[in-house]
Amino acid sequence: MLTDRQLLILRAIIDDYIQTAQPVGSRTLSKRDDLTFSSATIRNDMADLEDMGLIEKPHTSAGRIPSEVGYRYYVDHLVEKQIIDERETGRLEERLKQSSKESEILIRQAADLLSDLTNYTTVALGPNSQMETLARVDFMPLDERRGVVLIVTDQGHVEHRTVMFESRVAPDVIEETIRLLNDRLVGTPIGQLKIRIGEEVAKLQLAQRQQYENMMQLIQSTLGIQTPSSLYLGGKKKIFNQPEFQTLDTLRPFLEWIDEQERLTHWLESLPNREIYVSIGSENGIVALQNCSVITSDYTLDGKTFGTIAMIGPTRMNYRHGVQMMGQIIEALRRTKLDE
Amino acid sequence: MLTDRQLLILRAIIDDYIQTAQPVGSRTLSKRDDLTFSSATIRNDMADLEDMGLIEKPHTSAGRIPSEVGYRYYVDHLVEKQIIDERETGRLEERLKQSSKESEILIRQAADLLSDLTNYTTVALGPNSQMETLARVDFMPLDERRGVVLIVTDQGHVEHRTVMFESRVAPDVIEETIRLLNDRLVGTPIGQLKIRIGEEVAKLQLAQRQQYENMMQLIQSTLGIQTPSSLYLGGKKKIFNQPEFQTLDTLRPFLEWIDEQERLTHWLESLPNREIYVSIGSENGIVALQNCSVITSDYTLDGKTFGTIAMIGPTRMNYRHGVQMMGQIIEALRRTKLDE
DNA sequence: ATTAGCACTCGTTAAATATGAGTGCTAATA
DNA sequence: TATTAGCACTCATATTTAACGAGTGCTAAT
Repeated sequence: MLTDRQLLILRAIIDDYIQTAQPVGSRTLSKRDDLTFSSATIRNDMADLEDMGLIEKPHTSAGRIPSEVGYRYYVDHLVEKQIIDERETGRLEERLKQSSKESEILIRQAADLLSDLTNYTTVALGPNSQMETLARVDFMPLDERRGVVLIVTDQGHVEHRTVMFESRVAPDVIEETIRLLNDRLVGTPIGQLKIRIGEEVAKLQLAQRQQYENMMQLIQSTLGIQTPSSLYLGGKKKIFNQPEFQTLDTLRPFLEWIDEQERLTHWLESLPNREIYVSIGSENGIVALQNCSVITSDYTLDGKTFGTIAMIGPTRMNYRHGVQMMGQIIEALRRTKLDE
Repeated sequence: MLTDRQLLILRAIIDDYIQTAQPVGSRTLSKRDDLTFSSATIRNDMADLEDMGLIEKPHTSAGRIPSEVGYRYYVDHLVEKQIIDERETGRLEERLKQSSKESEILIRQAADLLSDLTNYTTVALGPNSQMETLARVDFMPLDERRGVVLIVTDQGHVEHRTVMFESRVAPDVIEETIRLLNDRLVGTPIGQLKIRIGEEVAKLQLAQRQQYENMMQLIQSTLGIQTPSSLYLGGKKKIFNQPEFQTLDTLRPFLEWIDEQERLTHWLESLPNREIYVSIGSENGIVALQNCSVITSDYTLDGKTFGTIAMIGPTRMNYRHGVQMMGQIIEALRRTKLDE
């Protein structure tokens, strides 16, 4: 168990280190207003804290820096749970509101906002449309051999794709096919569309051969629509300002990793569903993010479950402020009304 | 005018420097098989080449490096105009063909291909839809207050947007409005849609007030559709392998610049229309690309004018190979058939 | 239990030195 | 007259050495 003084010292070390990125020594600490003990006393406590694995020294004659365990303790015990500042949240809500009413743009805006607020890179993931269900299929002819297939989900998301037929197809055949698709497939989760279409096609009688042939055309393209969750990166260049990313060895893996949209999406989707979750340093298990901490949270837009937003900074990130801002943003998003 | 030997030496210096990124000295050159002169002779010619501004030395006791003027001379006189290697082009065409028939994906694939071929970063810009004209507007209701507006261009590109009405709108009013929009606006360039709609609205009689009110809803969202030219970056991380980008001072401006999609798009759109154009070093006028050269070319897909593709590398780039590969790719794109 | 004092460690910085690739010039050579 | 060998000179880079100083751990005094 930590004594009150040790707690005070641990907190001071981390606060100081978060600000300066420099190992902090006993003498520096003893000069702080909130620490009234001599440097020697602090040194003794520091030795204890080090024994407990909460802090460590880069080398013998340097000050101490927090260990990952130390950060974990700090986040769990010393970061007060989010108290939403009503005024600030209102202001954020206002800024979001005036940007747009398109959910896509709102989310981008939220990511940018969060990044500007914290100076860390952010990633926002829109709703995973695999979970949504088909609300409607429609077709709009362009010319004799081409047309646009539209699919609409229950959440109101729309995707379109241009299709081209091998040969001319009679309008009524298309109409019939679309009706068929609507009759049989509405309500199917987007992710299962492909399988379900296969099943439906198998059920068709040979008598419906003609529809079948042409339907295949539409099916092929319809199922090819894999509405990707929309991903947005905010403040990518913020990383350049972090002292721990001033060398290529650290910068490169980070940038290469963050630019892999697909991997990034999977990662965000794989995160446990939670309100606000802090992952410290190597906890996240990603080599490129060894020296990063991540604050993630699921968010709702207009009260409806929506997606995930994450904030990525160096392990030496300002957790208190980060958690605070994350809380504000998701609260602001929650309050944002889409349809008014 | 350059003597034959000077030409030989200039070429050797540039070829050598392109490969090693190191200043090349007279002794190194004299050891090449194709240069049979003594280092002293070469030194004399080098002094002359330097007087002419074709090469320069980083400092007194270093070898020479090509100047921008030197590269320009090299590109204009020593890079043979593209001879398409039929076998290679065929292979590229094959690889493009099997990736997809969607123009969007084909272009991405082409950018990636070109980047892999050359190890430089590439940027591909799709067709500028501002130039296309409206072929059709359509509307598909989702529920009482919402629907999808579709616009189709003469080139077959489709964009959609979900709109929401303030209040319930009668289906026949919508139908009428859509008919009106189609009647009056088909053939209008996308870029002028906004102005044209304003003009049309002004022409309406007060008697058509009802349509007018509701139309405004649609108009507002329709003209908001600014189909952005699709931009694709290939091999962004290739830059990390270039020796001139191993320091943050050079790397950072480049990365920050390349990540600004909008600026990038404008830049590509502003390039002069040409087959293959090489811009060397500061010629491009972009501070972040001071030390880069760019090979750009307009390309056609399936024979139809389409967009612009660019290859960005250090000034010390392999122009010969770069120009060659660029030629192959645009030829392969030209031959790629979209509809078969 | 706390603090002052002191020897010791070790990363950082600066100065001193050595190295060597490359040049320009001059004189010898073909 | 054009080429080449020879040599003194330059200057970025690498290596060594020394000085510095922030910080520690331990011991003894308070």
